[in-house]
Amino acid sequence: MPPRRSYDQYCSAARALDSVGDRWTLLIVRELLAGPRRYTDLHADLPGVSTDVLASRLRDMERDGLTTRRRLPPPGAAHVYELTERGGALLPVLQALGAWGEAALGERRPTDAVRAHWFALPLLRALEGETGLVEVRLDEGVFHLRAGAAPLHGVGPADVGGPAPGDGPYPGNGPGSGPGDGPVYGDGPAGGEPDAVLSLDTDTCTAISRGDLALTDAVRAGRVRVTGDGPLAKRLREA
Amino acid sequence: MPPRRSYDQYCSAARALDSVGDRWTLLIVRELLAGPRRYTDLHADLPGVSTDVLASRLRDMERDGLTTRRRLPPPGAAHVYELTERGGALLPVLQALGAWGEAALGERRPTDAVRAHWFALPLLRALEGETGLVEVRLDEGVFHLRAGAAPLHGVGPADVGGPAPGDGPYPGNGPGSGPGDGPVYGDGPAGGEPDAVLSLDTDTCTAISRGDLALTDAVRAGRVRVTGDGPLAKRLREA
DNA sequence: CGGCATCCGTGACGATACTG
DNA sequence: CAGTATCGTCACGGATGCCG
Repeated sequence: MPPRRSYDQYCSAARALDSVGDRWTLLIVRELLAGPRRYTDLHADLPGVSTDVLASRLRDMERDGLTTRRRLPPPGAAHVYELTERGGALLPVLQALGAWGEAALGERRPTDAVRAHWFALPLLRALEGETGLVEVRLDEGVFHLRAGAAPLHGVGPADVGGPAPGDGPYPGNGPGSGPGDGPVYGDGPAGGEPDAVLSLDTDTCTAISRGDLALTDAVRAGRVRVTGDGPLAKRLREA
Repeated sequence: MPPRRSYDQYCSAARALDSVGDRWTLLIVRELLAGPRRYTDLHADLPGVSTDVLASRLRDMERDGLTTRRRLPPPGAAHVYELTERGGALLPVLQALGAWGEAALGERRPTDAVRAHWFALPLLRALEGETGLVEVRLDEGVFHLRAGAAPLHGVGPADVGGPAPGDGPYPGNGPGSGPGDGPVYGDGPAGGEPDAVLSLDTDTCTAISRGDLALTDAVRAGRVRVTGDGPLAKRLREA
């Protein structure tokens, strides 16, 4: 739902905007694509969102079947929010938005916040065609992504029937999950043994994300250190 | 601009939402993807938008390089709004949103407005792989689309450098334009001789749009009348 | 502490009326 | 026809407070 008011148009794009057209909603989805997050983590990685708006969005998203709220296992009892399958199906939307926005990214403004995992979606594009668990180390932090784990395009409408509550929970992000389920990227180091570890500085990562610099060229120029023994690491070093 | 306030995040998706995250903006783009439109036409096909908000959005979009305002040729002096190349590059975003929203379209509610050309984007998906100028006739009206005229996915960042004003104007929608330029669909009958004409009722069009019914199956079941002599029409009849 | 609810000032939105 | 002007309402952003 946008603001509580619907567009009232019999059009699938308008219906989508009824659900995710509200301010902050798609950015919350971007955060949750990295896996289950606590309220405070979300609030920290979404600078500018007020506490009540965040709580309100999370409630609306749960009502619309985009997220579920789960109590963490025994130790460290806390709530985490995670995407349902329907919510995770928004990945292509964020990818399309990100691809379009790259042309206008420009230089980093002094007021711009940055989080390491915000580079995950663009890097996933740069790694299109590759497969494997990749850990990325930036000055801002570490994140990981599972290249080839999800179709980059065309998730399509072949998923859940509607926004009914009670959708199946989004599978956990444990290492070793099969392709297609679980988050395609996540905050922090990779859970298991990564197939490749990329170390690079922010400028290089930005250039790759914007498409100004090919990942292989960056490796060749020594602007990306590639470690790891997986076939993906070998391919990146050789290319 | 979203609301005039930016998210202030160095993230391409957030930057995209700075430009098109405002209420109504993406639906205005949906309308303009059908080709140049006048203010009053936009207002008529966007039920619920107030006049000042529409004017404000059009101003913002022009400032951000998404649209241009042009004075129509000599006779019938009026202004038309049309997308720039950068604005037209939002097609994949609307397609991703539409694909995601199809699962939640459901039945038409009594309060839902409908316009014939809102079926253009879903039908473009149903015609993926085909090429040709198609005219679609519904009870609600007639529209046309150019299948195969634009890449359905991956327009990517390889377009204009930024939202600087003064971008090249969007090419006219004259018939016979090469692939890639000009609107991929439009209101009213096709400008030139269509390669195929599809006549169908709203329920059938809805089922096809939602992916519940394959276009070829609908033709086979007699729910879509296909006329025309183009190879596309022949393929649809034979399939 | 994490997870909100409440209050408040500003501004965006929606409807109507009005003007060039 | 193409907007601008006005106005009430509601959403947003920021700060604070409550409660487990």
